[in-house]
Amino acid sequence: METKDLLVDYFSQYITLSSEEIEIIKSHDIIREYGKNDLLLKEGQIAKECFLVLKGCVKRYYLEEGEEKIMEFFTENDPITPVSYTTKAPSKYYLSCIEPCIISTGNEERTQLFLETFPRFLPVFIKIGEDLKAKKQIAADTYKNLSPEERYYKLQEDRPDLVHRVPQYMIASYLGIQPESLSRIRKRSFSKK
Amino acid sequence: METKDLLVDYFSQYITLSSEEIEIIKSHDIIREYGKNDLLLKEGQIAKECFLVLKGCVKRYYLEEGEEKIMEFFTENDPITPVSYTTKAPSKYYLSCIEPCIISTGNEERTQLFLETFPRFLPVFIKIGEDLKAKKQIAADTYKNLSPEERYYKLQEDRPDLVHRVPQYMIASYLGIQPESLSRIRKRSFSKK
DNA sequence: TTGATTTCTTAACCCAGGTCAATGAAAATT
DNA sequence: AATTTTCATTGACCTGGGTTAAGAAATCAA
Repeated sequence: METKDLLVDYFSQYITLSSEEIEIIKSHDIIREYGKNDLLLKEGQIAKECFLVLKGCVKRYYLEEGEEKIMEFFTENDPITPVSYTTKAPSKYYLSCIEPCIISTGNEERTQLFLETFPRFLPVFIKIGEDLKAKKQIAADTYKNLSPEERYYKLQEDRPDLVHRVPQYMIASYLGIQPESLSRIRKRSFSKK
Repeated sequence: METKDLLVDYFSQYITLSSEEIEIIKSHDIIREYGKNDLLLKEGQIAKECFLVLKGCVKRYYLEEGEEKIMEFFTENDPITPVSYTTKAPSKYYLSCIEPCIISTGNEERTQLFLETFPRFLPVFIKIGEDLKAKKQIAADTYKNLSPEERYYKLQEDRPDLVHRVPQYMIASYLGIQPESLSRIRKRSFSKK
C-alpha cells in the first residue's frame, strides 16, 4: 500500500534498509489518517505518543484567552516529540492537523522493541534527535534576531511552500504579529517589485 | 579541593554517588578556570568540547555587523552543548565568559569512556539532555509570545539574579531590544510601584 | 447559483521601541 | 586623584505593528 511506503522512504533517508527490515516496517500497524482539524494532543493531556508527519500539515499552538499562538508547523517528514511525551507532565500546548494527514505514531514500548530488534537503528535515532535539536536552536535564534517583516521574508525563503499552503492568519500568528500587519508587510513587498 | 566538589555536587542532583565514583569524578582533570572575557568558542571554529558551568556566567551570542546578539546566559550548573559540537560544522556563534568562571569540559572520548565505566550514568545523561530540550522549547515559546516589556518582567521573575549580575546592555541584547528601550521599560516599572 | 462564513485587505489612530544626540554616572586605567 | 572609557539615562522625533472597524474577496454549503 502507498502510505506504508512513506515510512520506509523516511528511514531510507538515513540508512539503507534490507528487504527484511522493509517488510517489518511495513507490517507495523502504526500509521493513521487524520482529518482536517483533528487534534493530536490537547492542553492538559499527557502525550502517550510521538509522531512523524508523513503527509499533511500539523500546527503546534498555545491557546491564550481564546487566541491561538502558533509556535510551529510540521510537514512531510517532520518528527514531533511533544514536551509532554518526555516529561510525562500535562501538555501546555495543542497539536492539530490543518490538513488531512497521514501520520506515523510511536510510543516508548514500541520504540524500545524496535531498537532491540534492530540495534543498528539506534545511531539513526540519535542522529535524528541531534539534527532536530540543532535545527530548533537555529530556528529560535533566527526568530529572535529578526523583525516581523524580516521573519516573513526568511520564511518565504526557507519554506516557500508553507506561505501558500497555510492560511495567512496562521502565518501571522506564527510570525508573532496580527493578520493586518502581515497584510501590510505583503503590500509593501509587492510595491518593492 | 573546593572546585572539584562542584562537579560532584552537580551529579548528586541526579543520582546518589558511591565514594568510589566520587573519587573518580574528582580524579578526572577536566575542570578549568577562565577569566572574564575569555572565549570558549569562536565563530568559524569547530567545537571539540562541551561545557558545564560550575561557577560564573557565560554568554552565547552572534556577531552581526559588529553587534553582539546575545541568545543565552549560562550560569551555575548549566550545561552547554554547542551546535557545532554535535554537527562538527563551524560554529555560527561565540561563547564567552562574562565573569571569571570555573568550567568542566567534556569531549566525546571521555564521555564514552566515562559511560563505559559507569553505565548507570547513561540514563542520567539522557535525562539531563531531555530536561534541557524541554526547557529550551519552553524558553523559545515564551520569548515568542511576549513583548519586550513582558519579557523583561518574566526574566526578573525567572532569573532575578541575572538582572543584577549582568550589565543592562547585555540584558537588552538578550531581550532583543536597545539599551535605551530597556532603560525606559525600567523607568516605567519604577513609577508603577 | 446563492447566500453564509471565513479569510484578507484597507484606513485611521495610538503607542512601544528604534534612532540620534546629549548628559550623567560609574568603572577602569593612568 | 585624575583621566579616560564604558555604561545608563533622558529627550525628540520617526516608524512598524496593534487596535478597531469596515468592506472586499474567497471558500463552502445548500
